[in-house]
Amino acid sequence: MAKIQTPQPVRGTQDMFGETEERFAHVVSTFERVRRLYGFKGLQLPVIEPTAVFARSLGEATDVVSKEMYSFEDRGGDSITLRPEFTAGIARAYLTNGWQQHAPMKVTAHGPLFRYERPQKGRYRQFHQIDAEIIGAAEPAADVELLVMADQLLYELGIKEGVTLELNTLGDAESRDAWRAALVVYFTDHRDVLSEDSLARLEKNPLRILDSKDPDDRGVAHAAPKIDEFLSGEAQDFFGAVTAGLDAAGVAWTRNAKLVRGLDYYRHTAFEFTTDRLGAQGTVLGGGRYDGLIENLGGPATPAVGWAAGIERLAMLVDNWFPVRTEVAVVAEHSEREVEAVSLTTMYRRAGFQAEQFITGSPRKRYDRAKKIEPAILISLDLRDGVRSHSLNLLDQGYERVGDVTSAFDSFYIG
RNA sequence: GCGACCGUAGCUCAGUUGGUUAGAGCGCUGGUUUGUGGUACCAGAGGUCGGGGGUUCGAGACCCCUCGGUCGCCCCA
Repeated sequence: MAKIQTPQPVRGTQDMFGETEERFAHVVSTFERVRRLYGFKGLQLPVIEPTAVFARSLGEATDVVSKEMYSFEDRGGDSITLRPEFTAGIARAYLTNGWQQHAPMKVTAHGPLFRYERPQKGRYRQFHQIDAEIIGAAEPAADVELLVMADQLLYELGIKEGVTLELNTLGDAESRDAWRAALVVYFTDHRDVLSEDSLARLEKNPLRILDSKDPDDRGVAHAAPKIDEFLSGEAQDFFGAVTAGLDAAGVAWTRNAKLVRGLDYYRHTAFEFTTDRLGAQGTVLGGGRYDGLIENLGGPATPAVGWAAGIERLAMLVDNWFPVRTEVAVVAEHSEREVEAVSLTTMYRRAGFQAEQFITGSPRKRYDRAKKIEPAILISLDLRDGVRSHSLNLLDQGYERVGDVTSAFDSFYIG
């Protein structure tokens, strides 16, 4: 039989194992724990949605929709898309399930997302996010609650060091439109000094020029009109309430007047938790208020706010995760003790101990193999010169459950 | 879509200005040693040097193409 060439994985996908997987799982379980503390309900949503869900809500002209979506026709001829973000799918579910009855609705989700992009550090074609939203709440208190939860999550993950919360407001629709118009005028006047990329942004997404990485753009961007000059009274009050709430909760933040969102539906609060520890991918968690999105999907005007964070990026920063450690290792140092080792190991597992058995390979090398995985307790079953022996060794002096392991061991052999 | 760098055993890498049968460490398998002991030694398995073409008496080393990886730009978490 001819050997075929083993198929390669799809570009930008990852197979997680060992430490990578442990870190990932730690982020998710911490998130699940923290979101419950804040009374957020979990959500399990489809990975595939009708293409219109994203095309309509994100805007046809955005990069995500125009060139980054994994879209295909199913057998019935419908255009299906692998979700590139959570928010649009959540908004769709909110409308099609009649969840207005639950408003204001505090929900979270996590899972894989797909974007056809060039992979680089902390960025993949199949990537994973945790996501939190409050739908149907117009009050700044919702923004604050979400931000405080994000802050606590980062704290519990042990990565608050070196991560800062950057905060901005985009104002309400009128403020934002006026600001945008002023920016277009300003940048058009200075188009001779703008980078090539920013000239393209001027057409598509002028706000983005503000956070351009190009040094040529920095100077002009710095002197550009500020959103503060265009904020309505209500918008100012809203932002003031958000910052006051954060201060009351003791959450540190810094104003970044150049912080914007790529998508058009964002209003008012925009925020990012950023770090310099991830190369070019500085944003660890980002989000904002999107009062226009649900309307874009054909629903009633519904205020909402939310954030998302890349699990891979968080996992790279985390250092307080703990590997699954073996509590009890059972070694059969002689072939005649193997069956007994199985029953002893099973006894420990059923009693809730993380136990491992060493009953294969060279009997002489099993003890060393067992010791290498650094179990808290190592049990050896041997048969030498016709004499059966069994011993229990405590390798980790700090292990808390010694007593339970030992008494189970004694009752196994004494009865 | 664009740019830079990189592809040699399962893993981490050596491999001299191109020169004979391509190496090491770790891991794996077996053996000896040790016998409350993560020791030491021996042996074995495992490589079309990413793939294709070219230059050359001779290419893992040089050139071209291609595929893959990494990082960056765009955009974004």
